[in-house]
Amino acid sequence: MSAHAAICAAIRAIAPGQTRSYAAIARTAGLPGRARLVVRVLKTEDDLPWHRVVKADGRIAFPPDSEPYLLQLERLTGEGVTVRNGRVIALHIEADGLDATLWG
DNA sequence: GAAATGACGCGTT
DNA sequence: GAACGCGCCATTT
Repeated sequence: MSAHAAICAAIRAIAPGQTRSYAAIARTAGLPGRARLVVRVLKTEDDLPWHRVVKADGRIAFPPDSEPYLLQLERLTGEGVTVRNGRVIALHIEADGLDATLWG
């Protein structure tokens, strides 16, 4: 399976009303440290739930005043995700294995 | 073919 | 928190 396909699958696997970080997606796809590859896939493939992808700290990856930022914010809140100051609260951040271990 | 670029991550200061 | 540096790597200049 290509890295590209693995990342696509990992992104599509995000449940509605949940979000995941670039790093978590990369790890899930078997590509630890390849967060930038995830970015490239998001830009290339347009049929993905891109709005459920946020930074590792839960922040939206776009500048707070940009159009895509507002769109993502709207779509997330529309799915029941609580966003505060451009940041998704931890409750809605779906963790991968490592984080799951840390979070108990 | 070398240099710059980018919806990033993480440890340090 | 915020600023910096470095790692990462396919694509574009």
